[in-house]
Amino acid sequence: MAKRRATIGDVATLAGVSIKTVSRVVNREPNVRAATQEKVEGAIAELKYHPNPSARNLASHRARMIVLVYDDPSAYEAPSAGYIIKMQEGALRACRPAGFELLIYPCNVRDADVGAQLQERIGQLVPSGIVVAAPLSNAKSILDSVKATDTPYVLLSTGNGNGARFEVATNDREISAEMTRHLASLGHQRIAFINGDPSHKAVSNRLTGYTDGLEQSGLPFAQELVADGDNSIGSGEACAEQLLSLEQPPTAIFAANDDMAAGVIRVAARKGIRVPEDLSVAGCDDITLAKIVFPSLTTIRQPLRAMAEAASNALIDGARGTPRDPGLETIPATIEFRDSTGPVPGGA
Amino acid sequence: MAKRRATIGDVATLAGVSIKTVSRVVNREPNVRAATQEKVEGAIAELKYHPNPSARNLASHRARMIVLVYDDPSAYEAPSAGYIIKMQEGALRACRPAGFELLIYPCNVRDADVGAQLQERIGQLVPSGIVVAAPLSNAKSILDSVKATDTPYVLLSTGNGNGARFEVATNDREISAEMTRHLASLGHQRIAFINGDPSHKAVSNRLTGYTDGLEQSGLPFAQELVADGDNSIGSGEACAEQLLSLEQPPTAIFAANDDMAAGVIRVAARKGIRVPEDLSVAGCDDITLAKIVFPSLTTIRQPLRAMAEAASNALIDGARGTPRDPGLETIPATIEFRDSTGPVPGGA
DNA sequence: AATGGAATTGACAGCGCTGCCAACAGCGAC
DNA sequence: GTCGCTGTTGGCAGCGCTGTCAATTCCATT
Repeated sequence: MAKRRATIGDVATLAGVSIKTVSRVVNREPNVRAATQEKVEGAIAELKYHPNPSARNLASHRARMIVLVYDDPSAYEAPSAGYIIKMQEGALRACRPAGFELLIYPCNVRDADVGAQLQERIGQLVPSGIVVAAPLSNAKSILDSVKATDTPYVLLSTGNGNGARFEVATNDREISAEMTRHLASLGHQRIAFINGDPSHKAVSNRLTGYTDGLEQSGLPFAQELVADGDNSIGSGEACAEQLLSLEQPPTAIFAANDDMAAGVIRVAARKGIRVPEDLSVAGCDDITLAKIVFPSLTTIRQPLRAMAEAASNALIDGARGTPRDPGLETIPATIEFRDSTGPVPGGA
Repeated sequence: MAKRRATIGDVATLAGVSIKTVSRVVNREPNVRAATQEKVEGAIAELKYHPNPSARNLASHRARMIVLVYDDPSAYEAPSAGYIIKMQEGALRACRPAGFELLIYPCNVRDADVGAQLQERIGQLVPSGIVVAAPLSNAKSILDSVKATDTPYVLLSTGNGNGARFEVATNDREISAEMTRHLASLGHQRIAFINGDPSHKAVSNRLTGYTDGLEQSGLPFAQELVADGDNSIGSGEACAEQLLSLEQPPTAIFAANDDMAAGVIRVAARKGIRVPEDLSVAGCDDITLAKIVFPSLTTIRQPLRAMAEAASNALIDGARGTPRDPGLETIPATIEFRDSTGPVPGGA
């Protein structure tokens, strides 16, 4: 137990080569004869050798580490825990096999000096890359600090044009249009939309997708059917109250996130409005809650794990000397059809 | 931007002392004259010096890092994301000010070689400490591996006697008794309990607390009022069906976790049983869902953040040379009174 | 003023690894 | 047989910091 861990020198001695050659094998550098490589690998296995990350980082001036920066969940009321966990899982899925660490860095944009703190902390670590998750990928103060660290980074977002070299996004607009068409195809003529916090760029794409979908279905756009929420459950309730008290209330409500959709369902329950018989409700994000509320929520599932994994892999590749071409990688979202949507009442 | 980061040598030169003295100041070692310390601190501030973690770790043979080991959420159906996020937050709250990293290590106990993997990975990192969160703190394979790494660790659990040197727990049994007494004080005579997965030790403490509470309230224990769930929503539904179809159904159901309580509420909604007018429902854990379901759930709030913070701090103190006395630190849970509990129907 | 012990500071050798460059081997072309 | 090349290997100097131990200073006593 207390015996010293094997070092690169031990491996070199056992394999009868120099440390440098062991280093080459460990780092998969080219120009090592196959026979030599085998010898070294044998020695590594025999000694159960694992390179010391600190020594590696110190000598190579770069930590084998990805930092995942996201908005601090506890700063909100919103239950975004599932969102974050999925992102962490995706990042971990890329980091683990590559032998990289994942450092989580939640931060609260509302703090004045988040930027400075982040810069300071990341600066001293010199990670191989930074993944910035939405909605922070739209926060200028954070982005500037990330850029200032002079570290490769990937934006995990929905929009485009944040000036990033590389960005992983999902097709928010298209899938929102598809959801709208889905509701239309169920016979709904009056489909309402609950908009979210506009600073969350994903949300504005969803609104655009909604109008796209309306148009594609030959349905008119009505301003009164668009309510402004702030992504919270409470605002979903307020918007639902507002929409349902219209003279011609909607028969379907599509909310820009699941929290607000859950708010709609609560209001419906309170008012004795049956979902989906009297009212169809659709959300967006597929948070854990979506499966659990009664009735379970038809929603758009974002490929969060895949996005975070792709972002991390891009960074890891870069650290290994094979950087990706700059650009935008889009990973498509899918619709989860569940119980909260159905045919228009008395319809078709 | 591209200018070299300040090193300890730069600080030493500027302050006119040796690097060793700077090191002493940075590490808050004793026996540095106040005047010297000020000089050094001035130089540090001026150069915006931050010690290089890799160099520190390499030289000191120990990474300033806490590893948080928890059960992989995606391995379950259960929405345990909130649980994990809170734990991460607590750990981070301890690590950040101390300049420690937090490494997250979700692992799936159902994998055969989790133990070996964990041992290998942690072995090469040589962290300052490991926090093992429930329910893994009851998993022998994990515990053995953690012990084998020869790293200080703290168990975040509920029970006791896992042979750990130090353990942070909550008063599951007492608070469950209190919840039971609360229900009794509302006039409920037939209070049912939905038991969870017995391998999750917290759960068995809750059952004991329930019987304690019954006794303290002068209520008889009835075996038929105890149903066996497995911590999932689905099992909560099944147990609710079972309990509510008894000849003398309970007027209050206390579930060993919130997921199962949510299941009870779903069944009640389906059956047209009003909560809390006809049936009181109480849960345990205060997951995000608890506040959101309709009606919102009266539940036991575990001090997760505080527990993780206390555990991390114990480890950090240890790494700094002032280890805690072995033992069990208990952080009390609280009851969140919400809308799902009320007076017994037709009672007083 | 001399003395002993504690407080304070510094010198220096690594920690385990990688980057750079030199050394050397193998091989086809002349 | 020699040249020049590519492919392969090793030597060695750090990376930025801490641990050890020796050197020095300080201060209260005698």
